[in-house]
Amino acid sequence: MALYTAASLKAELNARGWRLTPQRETILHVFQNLPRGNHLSAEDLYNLLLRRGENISLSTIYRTLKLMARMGLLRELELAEGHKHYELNQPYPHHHHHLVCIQCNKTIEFKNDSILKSGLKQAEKAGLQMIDCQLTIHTICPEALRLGWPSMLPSNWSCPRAHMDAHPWDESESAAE
Amino acid sequence: MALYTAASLKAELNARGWRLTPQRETILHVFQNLPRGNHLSAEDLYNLLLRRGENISLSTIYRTLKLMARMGLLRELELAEGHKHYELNQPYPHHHHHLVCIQCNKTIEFKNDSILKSGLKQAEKAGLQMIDCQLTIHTICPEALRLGWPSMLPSNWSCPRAHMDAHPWDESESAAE
DNA sequence: TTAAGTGCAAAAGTTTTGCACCAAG
DNA sequence: CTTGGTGCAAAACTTTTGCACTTAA
Repeated sequence: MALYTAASLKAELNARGWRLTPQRETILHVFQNLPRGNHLSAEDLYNLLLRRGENISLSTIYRTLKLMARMGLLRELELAEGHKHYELNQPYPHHHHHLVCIQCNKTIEFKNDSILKSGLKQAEKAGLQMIDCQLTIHTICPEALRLGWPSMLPSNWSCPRAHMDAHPWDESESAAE
Repeated sequence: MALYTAASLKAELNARGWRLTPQRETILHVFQNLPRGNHLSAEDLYNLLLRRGENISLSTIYRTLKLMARMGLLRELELAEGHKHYELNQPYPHHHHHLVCIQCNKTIEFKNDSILKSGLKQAEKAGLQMIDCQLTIHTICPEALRLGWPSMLPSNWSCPRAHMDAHPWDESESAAE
């Protein structure tokens, strides 16, 4: 399930002339223990660590997220919030895709192996090595439609769905450790 | 091929209590005449219009792009450049997906109807109305791999692929009108 | 020992917003 | 007329970077 242990991450970093630092190990650990369906922005990760008493600078967070995404260890998600989110880049059968409401940003995961296969085939056909493959489905949720989206929706309206399971890692993740 | 005429855009805007302005019409027109495979960032669009002697403020550009994306008229693409790109949101059979090299940002389009179908089915199953559905495949191109990506690649290296057909709209689009 | 990594603060880049004026319906 | 839209400039955010210091290998 866990793709990388601290040891294998170290091996892979060293092979590229890079180093395993306590910060990188901590960040890997956070993603490995993130409940399913969660993904963190740089700021989320920074705050989560702060709450735990681990003070890793935002610069390092950004540098590490980028590094790990380029290594193929993390997936960079562009859902609808205006900033990137990250999660472990897990292979089949954990690989999944996202539905996002463009009004309330509520996100739902789903799996579909044939899409993953199409992605691989397509990359191969183009002579490129696939690192990640994500289907993002932009939608409008029925709550927003019912309230008259797009014209009649109050600008400050927030979708009830957005709160159904918002930031579960906020509580449970630290409790889980 | 063109999904909206100025008249149908006007009708749809008015239905929502909004207005058709010369700026909106101009922007719609640009996207309708954009050669296939091109997509514009806010800045791209701003500059393209400037070169044509049409001065539409960046604020208006941003507001219009967001509006049209929320109407489902434009697709918002998050390729790898750190800012959004837009293109017409065309239905089957023009609907397509993207391969992106995370090293050089070179983008390749491809079509796959079964993915579009999967997206529709998935949205329906979740009780959501689909607006857009994009498969983004993150890859590494062989040029980068050959040069020792990721560790050995000079930080200022730029992939030859990135220049193969960069910004064709830069010349041809204005010529086409 | 030495090159890579970190933290801090400053900078850069993208997108949003307040407000006065303009214009579509 | 009335309300929405535009342009401008300022602000807000996210992400990157320069530099001195630290540390993994």
